[in-house]
Order: sequence, then C-alpha cells, then structure tokens
Amino acid sequence: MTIDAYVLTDWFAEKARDLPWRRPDCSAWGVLVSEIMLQQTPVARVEPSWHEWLARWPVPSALAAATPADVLRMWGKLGYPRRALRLRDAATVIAEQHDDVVPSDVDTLLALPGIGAYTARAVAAFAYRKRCPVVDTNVRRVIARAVHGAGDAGPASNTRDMADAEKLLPADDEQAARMSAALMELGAIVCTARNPRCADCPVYDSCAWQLAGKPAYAGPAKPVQKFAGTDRQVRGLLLDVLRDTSTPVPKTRLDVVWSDAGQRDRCLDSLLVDGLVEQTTDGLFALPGEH
DNA sequence: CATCCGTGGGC
DNA sequence: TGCCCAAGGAT
Repeated sequence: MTIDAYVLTDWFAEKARDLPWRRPDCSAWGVLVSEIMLQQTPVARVEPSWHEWLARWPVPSALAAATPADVLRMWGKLGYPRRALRLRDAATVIAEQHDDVVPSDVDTLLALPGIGAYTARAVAAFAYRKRCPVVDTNVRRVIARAVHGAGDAGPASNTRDMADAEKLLPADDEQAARMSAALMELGAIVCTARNPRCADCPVYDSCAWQLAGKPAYAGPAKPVQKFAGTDRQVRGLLLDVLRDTSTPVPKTRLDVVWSDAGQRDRCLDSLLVDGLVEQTTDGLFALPGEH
C-alpha cells in the first residue's frame, strides 16, 4: 500500500497548523532552531521559546557570541539542555566556516554537533525545499500503519525507514518537501500514537491498517523510561538552582536539592563533564561562562 | 543496538 | 494516578 501525495498535500494545505517556522519568510536558521528545540519537546512548549530565541539571536553568529550561561537560561525548561550547548556549538561552526549561512547539504549538516539523521534532512527539506526522506517518530508511525498495516512502528531501522519514506516522495523537490511536512503533520495531529482520529484522516480509504481491521501492535515492547529518582531528575534539580542565581553558589546550595549524597555528587560531576556547570577558582558553582 | 539525557501534559 | 508520550542524538 502507498499514500497518495496529492491527497495528503492537499489536506496539509487546508488543515496544517500555522507554525512560525513553516512560514515562507522563516530563515533556514529559524528552521534549524525549531528542529533542535522540537527534539523530544512538544510544539506547544517550543513555540514561545522559539520566538524569544529568534528575536535575540536572529543569525548563527549572534548565538555563537552568547555565553553558555545565557544560552542555558534562555533554554529554560525545554529539557535536555545539552541540546542548547550543541546548538550554540553548531552556530559557531556555521558562523566561522559557512559564512553564517546554515548549510543546505545533508552531509555538511550531519557534521554539525547535535544534528543527526532526522534534523539534517528536516533542514534540507523544510528550509531548502529539497527532496530527501525525513523520518521522525510521526512518519515512522504513519508508514507503519498506512503502508504496512501494522498498529504501530517497531524498532527504528534507519536504512529501512528512510527507504520506505523515500518511496512516498514525488519526483519534484517542492512537492516532495510538502509531502514530507504533510506526513509529519498527519502523524502529529491525526494518526497519533494513542487514539488516532481515523474519522479525520484524508487517506483513510487506502490505509492498510484500517483495511486490515486495525490490528493491535504486535512487535516487541518499547522500553519505558523512568524519571523519578533517576540521575536525569537530579541533574535537572541541580541546574534549576544555577539557572535561578546570578552569582556562583557554594555547594551547600546544591546539596539541599537531593538527599542521596552519592547520587547528588555523581550528577554534579557529570554536569561538569558535560560543560553544563562550571566551578570557579574559589570552589563555587555556576552556569558556564558567566564569571 | 541499548541506554542515557529533562520536562510536563493528557488520559 | 501512574504511565505513556513528545519533530532525536550521542555513545
């Protein structure tokens, strides 16, 4: 089974959300910033931050000139703050080696920190309107259902998933870019993981999953990530303290956030290693680069 | 390939 | 209410 590109892109033109990074006047830098922020963070929480970032840092060189501390504060609670540092690192490379222009070539994009298989192709497709497969969790689910008739996508296989997506793209670059966006949008607002809105689906009639009677997902169980009590939670609590202070703090200020001293110290060490925290010469702790 | 890396909202 | 999920990437 396949997915009709005309039907899906027509649906996209009529029903897609009006997101700022999709507007024709949005820069490639704006697209890149959005893609990084959207890695594991929902659209609703990204949108306000995206506007603030683009207003403050409208070009890569502007972000490259900011301190990591400023960048981490602007990142706020979007989560996975290493993304913010890598985006700043990527901006530095773009400013210094690419004349402050976000690359359009997938392999060049892949060489930038924090940019992987998905983001590189998303920038090429959405910012530069290229025909290249864009595979995220939404596209994988849509293809699993509409094409393969499965209830959900199994474990990711980059090569296979990209080949599947590529087959769905029209030959024309612009039409292919629209198709890539439409596949993602369908997965995001109609063909959702839980409670898919099949009544609103533009390709319902040809959906292999629907035609098969919507069988339940039969593949291996997906690993569930715990959060409460993990290092991830503790690191978040430690960073929370440092984001909210303008001056370096003694370790005692960090010790109060978690009772397990061993875990607390391990997390602080890992934050130092990751470059998310810095220790001053007098032994105080702060976000990097603000003293 | 599995695991780790934050955070919050919906059901 | 606990659990699942959200435009992934690096190791």
